[in-house]
Amino acid sequence: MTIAQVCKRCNVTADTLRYYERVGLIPAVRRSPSGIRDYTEGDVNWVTFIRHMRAAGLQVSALARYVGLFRKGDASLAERKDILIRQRDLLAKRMEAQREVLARLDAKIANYEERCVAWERAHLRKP
Amino acid sequence: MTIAQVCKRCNVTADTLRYYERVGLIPAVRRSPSGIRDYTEGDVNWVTFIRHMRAAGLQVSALARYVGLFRKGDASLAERKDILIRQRDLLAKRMEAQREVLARLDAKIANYEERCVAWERAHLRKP
DNA sequence: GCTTGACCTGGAGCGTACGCAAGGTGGTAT
DNA sequence: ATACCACCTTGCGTACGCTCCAGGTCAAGC
Repeated sequence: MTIAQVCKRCNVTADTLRYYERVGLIPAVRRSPSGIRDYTEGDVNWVTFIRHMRAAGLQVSALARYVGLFRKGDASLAERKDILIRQRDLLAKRMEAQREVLARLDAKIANYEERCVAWERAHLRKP
Repeated sequence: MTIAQVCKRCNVTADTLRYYERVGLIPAVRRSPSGIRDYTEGDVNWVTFIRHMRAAGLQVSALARYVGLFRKGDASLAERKDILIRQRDLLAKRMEAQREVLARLDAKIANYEERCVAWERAHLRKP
């Protein structure tokens, strides 16, 4: 599969895919004799996985460490698990802060709703 | 209140507070005749509000627009409400993506848990 | 044979949100 | 008086995560 096809399927730019590979966010992709990348389904799975994780705010460095550990096989299972747990906890913490802010925003919006109505009553000519 | 005191109370650096003021994330702070900032409780409220919003990932530019609208008084109520609603929706969307990722991480971790146990059974000498 | 277009590499550039250091001022403690 | 410390401004530096560009290569169609 060419890089362009992966771009479409995963909704990323070619630059981003090459960047991901360069920094080890996805394992090295096989190349044709002339050096052109040839993605497998497995590669695409990595890309989509990384995209999801990135969308949730997981850091590139942590994900790269995680991906890098796969080269060491099953001996790195525990280490990989630790990374996942750490990232999971960080994510849960961020979500907690966001829940509070979301509630505050909702309260604020409700308040604005009222005040907007009041302002309109005071400033719009009566029908 | 001096900038140092606000730093402690809000857990920010002085640089950040000056930056916030410069880009309009908080309204202009009163100065002493010699130019030293003198924060009011109201200022501190702004700072904590902004810190919470920033912690949840709301962008500086959006918050600056929101703060800027206060100078226009009640006539800007509707516009401010729109900003809040937009930011609230963006936040809700991010949280949704994060919820999915959190679930995936939990599943992955559970799977690792099992595989780690299996690996240990295979590699540790029997007692 | 030549053009076209997709791909390659290396490296520079960019937006965001600060952080830091240099050089200067002012109030106060000794 | 002078030393000191907290504060000021200006402007450059940094980390992160891409993004873009120049210059080159390769395979295919005309």
